[in-house]
Amino acid sequence: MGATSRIGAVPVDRDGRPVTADEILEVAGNIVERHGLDALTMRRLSDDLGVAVTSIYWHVGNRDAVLDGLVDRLLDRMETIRAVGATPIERMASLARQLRATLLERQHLVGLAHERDRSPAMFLPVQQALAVELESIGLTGSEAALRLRVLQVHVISSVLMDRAAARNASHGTVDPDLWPTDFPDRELVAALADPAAYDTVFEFGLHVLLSGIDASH
Amino acid sequence: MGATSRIGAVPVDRDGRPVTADEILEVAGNIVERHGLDALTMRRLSDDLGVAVTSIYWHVGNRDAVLDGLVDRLLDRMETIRAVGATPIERMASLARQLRATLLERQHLVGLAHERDRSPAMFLPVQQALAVELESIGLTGSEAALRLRVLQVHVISSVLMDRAAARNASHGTVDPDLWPTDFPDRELVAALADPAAYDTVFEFGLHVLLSGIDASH
DNA sequence: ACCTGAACACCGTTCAAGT
DNA sequence: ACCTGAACACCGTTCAAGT
Repeated sequence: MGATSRIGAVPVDRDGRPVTADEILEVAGNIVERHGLDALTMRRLSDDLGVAVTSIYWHVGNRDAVLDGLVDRLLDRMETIRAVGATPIERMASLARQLRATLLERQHLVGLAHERDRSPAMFLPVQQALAVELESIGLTGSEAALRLRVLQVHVISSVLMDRAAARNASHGTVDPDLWPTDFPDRELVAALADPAAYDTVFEFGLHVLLSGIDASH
Repeated sequence: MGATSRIGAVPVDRDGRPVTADEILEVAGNIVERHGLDALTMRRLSDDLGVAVTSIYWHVGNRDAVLDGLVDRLLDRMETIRAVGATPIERMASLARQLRATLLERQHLVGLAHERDRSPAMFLPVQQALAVELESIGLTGSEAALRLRVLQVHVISSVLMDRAAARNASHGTVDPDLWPTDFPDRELVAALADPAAYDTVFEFGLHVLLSGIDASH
């Protein structure tokens, strides 16, 4: 009857210490990444922070401003990606892999950035790094742009598939049940149901695309 | 002061005529595709239908059931996709293009299906049709599964990129502004800012992937 | 069988009031 | 400078009541 403790995380222990905008975004980011966008209510956020709802409005603004702040943090993180490797092809592969890893770690935030039309800014650092590598093997202009986008497209969708597969796996690989039992190629059905294969799918596609780029310059 | 007419569509003209579950899903689908998922509130839906909110609960159930019904309709539509073309490679290309077109038309619904873990069922019909073509050129089992997934991944991400590009174009191609003005390859920056290029990106990637598949059997 | 309004818990947001 | 509770409009949902 006293504290209306929700199911949320244990409240931050503050002792007169004021909240900061940074702290608010930190806790908000945790909620979004752990429980999804819908779980981020202003009241739950304030509960987790150990302050009244209205304090958030003073520091960051309304819910929209909180989400904007979260997206900005994601964009900052994207700028830390650096190419590594001896050859341009290796360096491009490393950029694609790092991009993929970051997207996989922050799925909900990435979706949020996309919804809010921030995808271009989100991908910009990696695009620029890729452009440098493409230029170093003589690919520029629209030719470079095309290859750059194809690589980007490949990373993004592999992340999507990965996520879908992970969810499936968690509640027991429904795939096989969906196929008619008289479908001839049972081995294919079994292979499609294997969620671990998505790393391989990503690397296979990456290899094919980079080979195509390597051959085309 | 009488009818509290919202900004929604003009209410359906019913005259004692009862609503049906089909009609509810039809109107709900329009709202979602035209104004996004958040715009689908039970009260707006009932307003557009010209009935009281609570009627919806009688026919379809709660909001969750409405969304489920919308996803089911999308899955039905996916089953209408058929391969066309003379060669297996052409037929696979036609499947990829039809999948892409359908996904582009129903973006919000597709996102909804994905969120609700229905992606596997959504892609199943196309997967099966692709499997038939792959089998016809001697690719089966995990080899076929890998190529099938790479194609699927390519279609999905190209749709995402398309959407992001379309949004950008609508409020004035922000891309170039994001690049530093001293970035050497201005032609590449201009090419990346061209939203029309996404059809080309899709076809280029599709061609590369299908060539790889054709060469590998 | 089908529709309705009243009611409830929840949400985002504003504002006047505190220290 | 920072925090608070009260209040408002909105939302999903239930339910008793109508015809």
